[in-house]
Amino acid sequence: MTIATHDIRLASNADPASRTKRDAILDAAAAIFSQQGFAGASIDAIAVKAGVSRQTVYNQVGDKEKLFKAMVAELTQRSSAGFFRVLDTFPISPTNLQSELVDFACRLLRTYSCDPNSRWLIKLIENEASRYPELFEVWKEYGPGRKYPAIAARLAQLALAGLIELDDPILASRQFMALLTAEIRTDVLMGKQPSDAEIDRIATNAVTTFLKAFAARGHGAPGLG
Amino acid sequence: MTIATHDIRLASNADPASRTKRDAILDAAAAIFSQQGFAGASIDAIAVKAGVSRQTVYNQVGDKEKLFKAMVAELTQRSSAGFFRVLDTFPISPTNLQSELVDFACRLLRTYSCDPNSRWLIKLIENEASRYPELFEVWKEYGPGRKYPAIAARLAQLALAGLIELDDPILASRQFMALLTAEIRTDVLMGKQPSDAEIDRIATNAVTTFLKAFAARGHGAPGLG
DNA sequence: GACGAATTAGACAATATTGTCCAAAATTTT
DNA sequence: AAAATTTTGGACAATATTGTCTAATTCGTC
Repeated sequence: MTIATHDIRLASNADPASRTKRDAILDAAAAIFSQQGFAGASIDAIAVKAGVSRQTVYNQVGDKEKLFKAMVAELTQRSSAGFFRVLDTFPISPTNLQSELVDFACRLLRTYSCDPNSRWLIKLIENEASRYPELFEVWKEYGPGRKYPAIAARLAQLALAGLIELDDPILASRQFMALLTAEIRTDVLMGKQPSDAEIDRIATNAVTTFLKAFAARGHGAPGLG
Repeated sequence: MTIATHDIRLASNADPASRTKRDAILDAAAAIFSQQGFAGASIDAIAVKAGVSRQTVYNQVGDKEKLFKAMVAELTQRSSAGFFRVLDTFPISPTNLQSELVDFACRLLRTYSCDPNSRWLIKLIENEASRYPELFEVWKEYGPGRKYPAIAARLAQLALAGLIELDDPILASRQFMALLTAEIRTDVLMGKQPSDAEIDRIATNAVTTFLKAFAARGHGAPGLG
């Protein structure tokens, strides 16, 4: 039942007994820190949200800085795990490229933009990166440093199969993600959750444009508008 | 010398005498607030950075909340003005679409991503939007609410001239901007300023993919690839 | 140079937070 | 049930910040 499929050298603890309590604290910390910022988040508020006493926070995790780092490590792990779980469903040999890629994009959008872990993580990194450069480096290694190459590899397979045409898979992967997250960025910044229909529409738009740009010109791409 | 070309009903003050001092305060506030967050920014730090005494901050702008709102209003105005100044250089009737659009994209990238005003504003909105929903609404009206339609109108002109092919100009404008900001988002989050060469490369990549996706299929797009 | 307005440095109370300590209570283990 | 460990709630000093007040100083203007 090890969750860490792509295991990360970040969080590593024993104590299966206090796991739940520690997790509750880290969950609460993620919510409060990402909402209030590092300075604005008070240990008291986190303790209350976690349903523990303040002293327990100090016992389990340590001071504010340790708490912050432990929480970011936890979020990084969860977010990364979720991403790669979805990536495993990439349509490598699709019968209908357009529709299967749209389905994949929907799944990605759901875990990338609707999962609180990922949203919080992004916000926290954006805000406190300058305060903790080493945290930023670790995130960059496990976030963009792995996600884009992983997508690029899948796209390269499609290109090899002659389904699309690419020069630079890494660039294509970045553009794929950019198109995908283009429309929701603004809304998702607030708590707004896009509906299923909206996610579908966004994914369709992104994939359509992506396939138009990278269509295999050799044998004429099927039904693209 | 009225800067407000697309004048905004936000900041409006008289006092040309204390203008410079007030501006220094708002500048400092923008830097500190965006770096430290609302809670983490201290009035003292802002006063020091502005080169004024704390009391002057209170005299000129008011308490912390008023200072924050005034600063966001100012940034919104500056950012918007800068954007529309660049937009006026959009190549509506280009002789070489690709290269002129790349040049335009470079200019946009420079003001959109390298100008501290815009960067700070985005960060502040992202962070404190939930704290000040009314501020978020105003920004949305003057930011995305005007920028995307404005770009969409230019793209529609290109489409009308038969240079590109679009169904949904608004969607295309969002995707254009998404492709443009795809590669720098991560780096720009930190203080990192992309070099001129890098900006050029990014703009070229974005425009190339955009034109591949939206090429006029009727008379074969010129030299794309 | 003199006048009025703005600015400064610092004091000040009120408030909030951090991190520690401790004894009572609850929980888990033996 | 007894013992060991964890958790709790509150007290506590140390520190930082906010916003106000005041007296001295500087600045712009006549």
